[in-house]
Amino acid sequence: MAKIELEKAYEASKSEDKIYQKWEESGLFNPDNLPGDRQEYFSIAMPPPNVTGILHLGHALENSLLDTQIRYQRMLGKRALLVPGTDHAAVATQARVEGDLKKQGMANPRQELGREGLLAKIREYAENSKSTILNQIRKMGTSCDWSRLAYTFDEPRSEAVNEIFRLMYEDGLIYRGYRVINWSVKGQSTCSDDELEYVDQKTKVYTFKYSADFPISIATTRPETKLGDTAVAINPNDERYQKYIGQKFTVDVGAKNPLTITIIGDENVDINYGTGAVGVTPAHSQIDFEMYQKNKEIGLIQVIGRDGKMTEEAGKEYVGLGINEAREKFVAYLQANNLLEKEEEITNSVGTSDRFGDIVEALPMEQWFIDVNKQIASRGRSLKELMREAVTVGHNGDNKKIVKIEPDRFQNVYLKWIDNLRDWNISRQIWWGHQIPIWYCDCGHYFYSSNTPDSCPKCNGKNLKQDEDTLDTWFSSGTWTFSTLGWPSESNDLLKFHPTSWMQMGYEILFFWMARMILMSTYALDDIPFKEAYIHGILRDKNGKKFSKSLGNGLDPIEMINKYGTDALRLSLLKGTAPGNDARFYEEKIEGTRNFVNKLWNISRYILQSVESAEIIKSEPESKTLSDQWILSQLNKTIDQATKYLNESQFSLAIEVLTDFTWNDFADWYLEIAKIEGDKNQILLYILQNLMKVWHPFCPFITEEIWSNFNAGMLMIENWPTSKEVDDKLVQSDFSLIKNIVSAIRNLRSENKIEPAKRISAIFLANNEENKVIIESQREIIEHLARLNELTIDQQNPETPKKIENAAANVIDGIEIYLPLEGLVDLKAEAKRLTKEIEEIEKYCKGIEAKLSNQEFVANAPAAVVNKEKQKLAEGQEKLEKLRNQLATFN
RNA sequence: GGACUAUUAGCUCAGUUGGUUAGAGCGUUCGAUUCACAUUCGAAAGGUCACUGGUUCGAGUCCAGUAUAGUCCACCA
Repeated sequence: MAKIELEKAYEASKSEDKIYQKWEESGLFNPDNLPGDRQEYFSIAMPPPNVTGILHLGHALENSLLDTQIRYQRMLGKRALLVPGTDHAAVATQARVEGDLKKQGMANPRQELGREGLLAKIREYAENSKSTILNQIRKMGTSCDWSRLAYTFDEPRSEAVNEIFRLMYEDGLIYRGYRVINWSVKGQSTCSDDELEYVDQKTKVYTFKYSADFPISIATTRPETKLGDTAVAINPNDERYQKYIGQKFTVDVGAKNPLTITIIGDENVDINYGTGAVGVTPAHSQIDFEMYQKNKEIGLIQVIGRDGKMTEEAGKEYVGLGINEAREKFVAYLQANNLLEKEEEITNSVGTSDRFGDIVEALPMEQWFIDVNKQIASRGRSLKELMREAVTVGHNGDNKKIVKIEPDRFQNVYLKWIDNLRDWNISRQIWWGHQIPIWYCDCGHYFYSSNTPDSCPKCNGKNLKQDEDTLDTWFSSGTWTFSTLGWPSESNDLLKFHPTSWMQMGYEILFFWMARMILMSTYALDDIPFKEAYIHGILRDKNGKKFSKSLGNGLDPIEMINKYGTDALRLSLLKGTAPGNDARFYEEKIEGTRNFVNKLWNISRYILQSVESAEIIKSEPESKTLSDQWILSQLNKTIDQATKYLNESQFSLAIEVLTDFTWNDFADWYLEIAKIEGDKNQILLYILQNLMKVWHPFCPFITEEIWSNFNAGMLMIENWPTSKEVDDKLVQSDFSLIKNIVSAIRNLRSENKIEPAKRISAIFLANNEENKVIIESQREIIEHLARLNELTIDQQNPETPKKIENAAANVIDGIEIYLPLEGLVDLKAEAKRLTKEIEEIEKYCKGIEAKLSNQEFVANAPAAVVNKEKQKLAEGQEKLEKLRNQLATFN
C-alpha cells in the first residue's frame, strides 16, 4: 500500500472552505441527523450579531468559544445544537443607515423618504449585511445548525415578541405612562438608562436666587432649565429653611408666565451639600419628576422641546433658542439683575446616546414601560424578584433551575444592577423594529392586537391606528433562547432544548441582554433561559486600548484567517485568557498559534508517511519499552486534564496542557525516541488519532483534514476519547532523568561522537527487564543505575553525583558523556529540607498533644473542636511518618 | 461616594478548594540543523509573585490595610 504523502506545509486556505462545505452538506450540524443513540441534549443560542456591519474580533472570539464548546459536546455524544441567528439591532441599524444617507447628502432621511421608504432602505442594508456576516461565521468554522437560522425580526420571532407583549400587557406589566425619559435629539427617540454612555465634561455650576427677595439660593449646571422650575426642595430637618415649607413664591425670570415656586420638604436633600436646597425642574430631571409625582400640586413646565430647542413656555425671549444660547442668555439675565452669587468650574458626567452620540435631554413624555416591581398575579412576585431568584436560590426556589454565572463575581454586579433597576422604557420613536402591537381608536380606547384589527372592541369604530413606536431591540433579544426554539408553540425543540445549556457573552452586555433574557424566560416560560453563563472580557489592542473603528486599530478577522488560517486564529483567541478578564490581542499571537497548527500538520505528515496503512487504532497498543509506557500514560493524563478543563469551560488551560503534550512530550521527545527505537507505528498512529480528536474542538479544520487520511468517517462526530486509568507511577518529573540522558546523547549524536540507537534502548530495556518494575522516582533511577554499576550511594558524599554520572555513562557502553544532573540529585539539600519540615511538624504535633492533654480544654471545649484537634494530630503524625520514611531512604 | 478587576520574567499573560524547586508564548543570548517541520531543534539568562501586616506547620493563592492602573454603578442641587 502506498504511503501517505502530505504537502510540506499546511495551507489553511486550500482546505477550509472545502471542509466547511463537506460538514454543511453532511447535515450533521443539525442534531436531529446525528448518528447513534444520543439521549442527552445540549444547546446553545448563538448571541446574534447585529446586522450593522461585518464580523469583528469580538465576534471571532465568541464564535471560537461557542464552536469549541458545541463541538466538544457533540463529540461527548450529546445531541448538540447551536442555533445561529442575527439581530436587527433596531436603533443601531437605523442610526447607521440614516448616517450613511446623510453622508450621501440627504438632510433628513425620515422626512424625505417617509416611513416605508426609509424602512425599505434599512431592510436592504440589513439583508446585505446579514448575508455577509453569516458567511463570515462559516469562515470561522462555526458548526451551527443553519436549518434553524433565526433573525430577531423574522416572522416566528415577531410572533414571539407579540405574544410576550400580550402576556405582559394583560398582566398589567406593560403600561403606558407619562414620565421623564432620556431623549436623543439627534436620533429623535428615547433610550433606556442602560443605553447611555456617561462622559466627563467640564462645566460651570451657578449659584443664584430667582429674585432679589427670594429667601433661598440654589445652584445649577443647567440654568436654562430653571425657566421651568416649580419648586425648591429642602430637607425638612434643615433649621434654616424649614419654616418656609409650604410657602409659595412668585418670581418672574422671563419665562412665558411668572413662576410659582413652592417650597417642599424632601428627606433626600442633603443639608450640607451646596446651598442645601434644590431647584426642582419636574420636566427635565428624573429625580425632580419623582418629587413632582409626590407633590403634584407644584406643577410641571416643559421648557425644552423634542427638537432640543426652547419651547414657548420658556418665554418670548427664549423660544426657539438652542440649549447653549438659552443658557448664556439666562446667565446674562442673572448677572444683569445681580442675582448670580457664584460661578465655579466643575467636572461632571453627562449621559450621551450610545448610538447617536449626542447628549440626551430629560423630557417628559408618554411612553411604554415594563413595570419591574409589580406583583405578577400568576407568579406571586415581581419581575425584579424573578430576575434575582434565578441567579441566587434558583427559579421558584428550585436549585436545579439556577443560572450559574462564571466567573461568579458577575453575580454581584448583576444583583446590584437589579437593585437600582427602574421601570424599563421599551418604546422607541424609530421605525426599524417591532411596531408596538397596540391600536388606538378615535373613541380614545386602545387595545392589544397582534394583527390589523377590523374594529374597535369598545365602540366598533373602524378608524384604527397602530402605535407608531417600535420596541427596544432588547425586548426581542430577551426572548432569544426560546423564540429560536419555536415558542409560543409547544414545539419539540422547545421541550428538548430549553433551557439552553450554556451561554457566553461579554460583560458589557450583562445588563442589556443576560438580564433581559432571564426576565423574559422566567416570566413567559416559568423557567431559566440557560444553565450557565460564561462571561468573557473584551479584546484590546497591544496598548490596552479598546478596538474601535475611530481609532483604526482593528484587526480584521477575515484578513487574519486569510493570512494564518482559521484554526490559528481560533487558538490565539482562546489561549492565555481567563474568564471575565480583558485580553490584549495582536498579530504575533496568531503567528505563534499558526506555528503550532503547522506543527500538528508536520507530526501527521511524518507519521503518515512512515506507516503502511492508516487504519483506526481502536484500543491502546501494547507498550514495549519504558518510553512507550511513559508516552501513553502522558497521553491519558493529558486527556484527563483537558476533559476536566473543558467541562469547566477553562479553554485556555485545556489548550495549555494539550499543547504541552503535543509539542514537548510527543513531537520533541517521543517522536525522536521512536526514530531510534523503531517499530512504533501502532502507537504513533494511536496517539495521532487521539490528538486529532482532542484538538478538534479548537482546530476543527486541520484536524478534519488530517483525519480524512484515515479510513474513517468524519472526525466531527467521532467520540471524545476516554482516558485509560492513568499510571501515577510514571509522572513527568520521574522521567526527567532519562529525558536528560537522552538529550545529552542527542547532543553527542549531533556532534557525531556516538551512534546512539542501541544505547538508548539499552537504558530503557535494562530498566524494564532487569527490575521488572516501573521506575517510580528519580531516586529509583539513580539507585538502579547504581546497582548496575555496583555502586553504593552515599547521599552525604559530594562526590555522589559524579559517580552516578559515570555509572550512567557505563550503562551505555562505557562512553564518557556529560549528563546534566543538576537539579535532579541535590540530595543533600533535599534531606536538609525534609529534616527541617519534620522538625516543624513535630513541633506542631507536640503543640496539639499539649492541648489535648490539658484536662480543662478537653472537659470544656465542644466535642467537635476536640475531635478536630485529634484529627489534626492524626494527620500530622501520618505526614510525619511519611516524611521520616522518605528521609530514611536517603541515609 | 459604592463596588469590581488588575498588579507574577524585558513584553503579553496562565497559575480554581493553601502544599515540593512559581510556568507558558514572544523577545534576548549562545549553539544546532540535508534525515516531518527554519512556521524547526537544543540550551542559557531573566522573578523580593506591587507594598505592609495577619492567619497557618506552610501563602503568588486566604484575611486586613496601603499604593498604582482600569472598569462599572450611583451622584452630579
